[in-house]
Amino acid sequence: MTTNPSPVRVRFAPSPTGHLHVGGARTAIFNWLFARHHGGTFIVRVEDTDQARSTVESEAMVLDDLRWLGLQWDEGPDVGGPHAPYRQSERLSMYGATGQRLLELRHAYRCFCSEEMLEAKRKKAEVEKRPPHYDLTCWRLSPSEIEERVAAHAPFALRFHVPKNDDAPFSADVTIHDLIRGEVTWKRESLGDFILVRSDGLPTYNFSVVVDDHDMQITHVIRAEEHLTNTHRQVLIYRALGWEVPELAHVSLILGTDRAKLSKRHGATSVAAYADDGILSEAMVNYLTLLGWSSPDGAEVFSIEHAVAVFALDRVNAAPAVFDPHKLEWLNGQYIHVADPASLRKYVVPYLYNAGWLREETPDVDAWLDEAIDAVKKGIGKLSQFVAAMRLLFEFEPRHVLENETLATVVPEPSAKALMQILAKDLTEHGAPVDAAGYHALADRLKQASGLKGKALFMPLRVAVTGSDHGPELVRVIPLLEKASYVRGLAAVLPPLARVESLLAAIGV
RNA sequence: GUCCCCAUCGUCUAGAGGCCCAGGACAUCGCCCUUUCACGGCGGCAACGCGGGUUCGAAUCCCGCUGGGGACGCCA
Repeated sequence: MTTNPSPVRVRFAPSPTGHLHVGGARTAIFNWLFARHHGGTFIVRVEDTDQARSTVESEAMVLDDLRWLGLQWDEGPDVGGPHAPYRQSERLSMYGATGQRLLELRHAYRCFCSEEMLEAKRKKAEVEKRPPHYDLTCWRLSPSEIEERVAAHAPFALRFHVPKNDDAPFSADVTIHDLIRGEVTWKRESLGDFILVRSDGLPTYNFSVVVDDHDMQITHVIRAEEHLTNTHRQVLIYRALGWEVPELAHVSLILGTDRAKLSKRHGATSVAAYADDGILSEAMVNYLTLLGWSSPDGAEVFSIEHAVAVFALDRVNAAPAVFDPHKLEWLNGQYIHVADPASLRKYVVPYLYNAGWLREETPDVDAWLDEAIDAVKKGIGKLSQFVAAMRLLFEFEPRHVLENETLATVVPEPSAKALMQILAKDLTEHGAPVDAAGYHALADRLKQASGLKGKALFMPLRVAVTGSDHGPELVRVIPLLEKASYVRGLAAVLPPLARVESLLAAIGV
């Protein structure tokens, strides 16, 4: 192993204004993957300088969402680190000091214009079809004019001055080499002087991000494409301060089905909402990793370890991607199908409590649950669907069952009734089966006694016992129903005999 | 409007000049398996936006157009 002179340091910088959404989650995942692949450091920094929208509750939610995804951070607001604090609202003095330096270097100046004035100027520029850039009013103020206003305690913002190409120590034309997009260039004219520090003393995003990334020695900035055009401003700040610009990588946006940036109106966009709906975190990470990136071996269903091992920015797609909940669910199903029942149980149980089917958990209940989960999981795409899939075990309504068309269609009315009588008699005499062998013996006796076979036998049997014409194999369902009656705490599950008897009672036999 | 980014099946993508009359996955359709549904297996439909170049040869390189997206804020 050779020693790396400049270890990778990346950061995910959410603004705490609600739950983590899938776009942010993917950015976090790419950063995390990149850090882990290179044995680097993954940092979480909270960008809460917008006091109107940021809340401590949101910060907690975002961090919880990141934990749920399994993205552990090495430095952050809760765990600290060598560059603490990791919350921008607690780093105000650093921005103040750097702002002061920019002011002294004449790369920034006090702007006394009110927001209303600026708004009016922008409007005017728009009508006159000029770019809505700042008109430099305060840049042209004389030292005495500035003196006067400062003495009068006039509120001001700190504004960065975009230099003309010939009057500055550095060019305001900017070219970056984006790791995903290649060379991107902006001309000086595309930018007006912009705010660094607001009149309330809080820094704007473009300023705080530069100060923090530099201070925290971030080596690679991996962020969403919506920040691409901000980079022009940020590079100018780096130049004014004589700081080195980190490597940059702008990941494309995630779109809704209408190809607009994914937002609330597209429905569920927060990872928490998908978690509630029964998406496994492994599946979410897998899916999001696949959105805009592909594994060199073509694998689509893979572990996070595999992704760490092969992840590289050069396989990140520059084109935006549409979020497809359908494929997410398919992928989630892949994880559910191979999961062992006991590990699924902890996710399924809350849904069962919620449905009122479960009151307590005992080792016996758990064992039965594992068997039940295993019997139905093949058809499941997300955890919430376990409720529908397991309904036939917990609920049985004779009147409802008798309305099932299959019962009358597959078997003529008199023999359907006869079959149920035979079934009731058999269950009474032999007891209901509790394993596969017992089930097969039951099936054989029913064939004998009824003279029915194949679909004509099994469909009515299925409907009579489960109330549904589809579901898991009878060889598993029937023993499951019977065994439930031996388990205290599963009283809601009616055993086979009770089911058939209630049907016979309902038709007046 | 200005600036920037992007452009392969409906969707996610493979493809870094000949291996591609374009491969995989999801979705969809059909068949098989199955005493049901599902799972699974097999197969079908389906794309290089358009126009110019460069080249013996272009999905791949260049230019233009068109289309989509993003940014133009004392939000991030």
